[in-house]
Amino acid sequence: MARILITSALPYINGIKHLGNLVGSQLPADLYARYCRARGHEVMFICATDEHGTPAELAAAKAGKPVAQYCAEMHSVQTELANGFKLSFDHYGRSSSARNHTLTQHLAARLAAAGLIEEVAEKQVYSNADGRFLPDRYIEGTCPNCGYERARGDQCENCTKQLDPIDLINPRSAISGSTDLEVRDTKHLFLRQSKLRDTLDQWIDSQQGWPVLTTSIAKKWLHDGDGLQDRGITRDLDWGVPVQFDGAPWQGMDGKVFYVWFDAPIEYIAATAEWADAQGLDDSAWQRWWREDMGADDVRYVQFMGKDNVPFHTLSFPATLMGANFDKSEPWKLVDYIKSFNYLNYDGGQFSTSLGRGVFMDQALSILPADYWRWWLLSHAPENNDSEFTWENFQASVNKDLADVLGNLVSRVTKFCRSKFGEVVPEGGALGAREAQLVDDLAKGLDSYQKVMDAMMVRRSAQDLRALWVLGNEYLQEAAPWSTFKTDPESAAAQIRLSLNLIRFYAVISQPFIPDAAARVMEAINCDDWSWPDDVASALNMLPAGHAFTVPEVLFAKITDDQRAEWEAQFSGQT
RNA sequence: GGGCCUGUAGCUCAAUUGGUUAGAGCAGAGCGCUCAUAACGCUUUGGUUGGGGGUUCGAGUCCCUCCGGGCCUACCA
Repeated sequence: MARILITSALPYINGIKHLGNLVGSQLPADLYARYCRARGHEVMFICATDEHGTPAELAAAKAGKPVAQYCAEMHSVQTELANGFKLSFDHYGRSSSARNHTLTQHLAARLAAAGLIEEVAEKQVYSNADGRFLPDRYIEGTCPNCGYERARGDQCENCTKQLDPIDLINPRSAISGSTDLEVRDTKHLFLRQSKLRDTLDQWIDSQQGWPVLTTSIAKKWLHDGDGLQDRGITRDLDWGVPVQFDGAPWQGMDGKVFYVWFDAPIEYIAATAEWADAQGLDDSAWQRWWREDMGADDVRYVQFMGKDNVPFHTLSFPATLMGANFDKSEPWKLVDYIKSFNYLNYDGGQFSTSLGRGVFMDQALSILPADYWRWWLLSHAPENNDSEFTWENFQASVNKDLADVLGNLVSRVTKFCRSKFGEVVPEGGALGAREAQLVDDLAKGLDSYQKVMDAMMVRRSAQDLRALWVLGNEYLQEAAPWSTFKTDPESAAAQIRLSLNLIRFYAVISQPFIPDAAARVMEAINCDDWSWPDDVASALNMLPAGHAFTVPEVLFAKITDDQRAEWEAQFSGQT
């Protein structure tokens, strides 16, 4: 039994996430967490909402609510959706929590003590009308390079040239449209991560088997141009973790908060502390996951994220934790494996929140059960390339895999048994060569499934699982208990007894992918023993003769052509 | 501009890192079964591995070049 710490990239607070966000981090993380628990490992699975930053403030303003209230409400909405998708977080925290405030400030002070914080004087655009400093991309104007009139202050979307906001012609606030802008002096704290470049480089080199996507992005940032750049970790905002606090090792930072990308990953740790608080446990309960000097030395830490998050998780966050341990007194647990994902597109384009294009988490659950989405998304996870959601593919995959291959198998076995033997596991008969063959095939298939699940090969795992389901249909076809029954009812009884056990076997091993359906199957066959089938033969002997069960309702209703057409129109975003 | 990823059957993807005849699922065709959600099983059609050149006994895999798709490029998060 191992101890496995799993974190999913934090979903941002300013709205409901779409399926692309879900499949890029939370869903595969949940798959892995469920699998690890099922194998008997001790798991801590952490996620949280990422609540700070300009977009949160703007979204709150748009909703006409104080930002704290807005975030609290959106957090509960996202919590509900996470529950709806059966994301099995041990804790779903908030980056705005008191725990994160304290820890973020503590780590910043440690970095200062390490000489890794630098105060930098800057000039930044202030909007009088909006009463706030504007991040570069919230300033719009005419591109000095190509004349595009809606260029953003960081980059022109038209000619892709990198810009400085002061280069823009006729600059205006992207928030209010106001042109009443001025350049003000301000100062910010910078994380001197350039000093850790070689350390980070060696650390990444020492990691085994990370996805190319992960290492290539990290290497790019480490070695591109002048190498890893220092990074501002504070912002002139109201909502966030205050930079000025009791005992802060710097002065004159009033009214500033830490940049969301500094405090967000720290929330992984803080959320674990929130978990301990919620459980009524003391600090040692979370420290044994995060402090190598307090019991975390045997923890394996795995992170899941979309590719846009990789730089922060391979560089900034490790730099923060390494820096905080400058005197060897705070050995924080660093990540052991980073599983990163490409993007999911929607029917020939990108998901778009602003255009209402694509399927969002709340909409998805309103039209179909979570398992449908979990299965399709995981079996098509964008591991090597961006992948694409189409309704046609979704319908075909779900109907074939879930309804026909698995659902129908459950149906045909339980209904046959009911009609010939009643709703009870039949007794008598003996297993023969074909049954031994099945056990052998299942053992081989299960071994492969476990290997790819251990390796977090998501699509491959779905394929292997499906292949295991198929073995059941093949067996049934050959054993043909409906024929056997006519001449040798005892043998048919043995075959069906095995088949009913096979259904439990499938529920247990499929649970990480489709937890609701698995639970329904277990309920129907009246079994609550979810123990992993380490030995296939004995796992298929678990439900004894005489054990009562009920025939479950149709596990997966098929998606009809009419439904597909309706949804296709509904979510096209061209209303 | 720079960097990285990618292009394999109509569709979605494999191919143990250079090694026999490039494999699966879906879709299509044929047969079988009749327990089951018109489900299941078996058989089968289908590829000049984006184009071209090169290295090698041998290339989907390595090199060059051209074409196409995507991502990142540090103040959205």
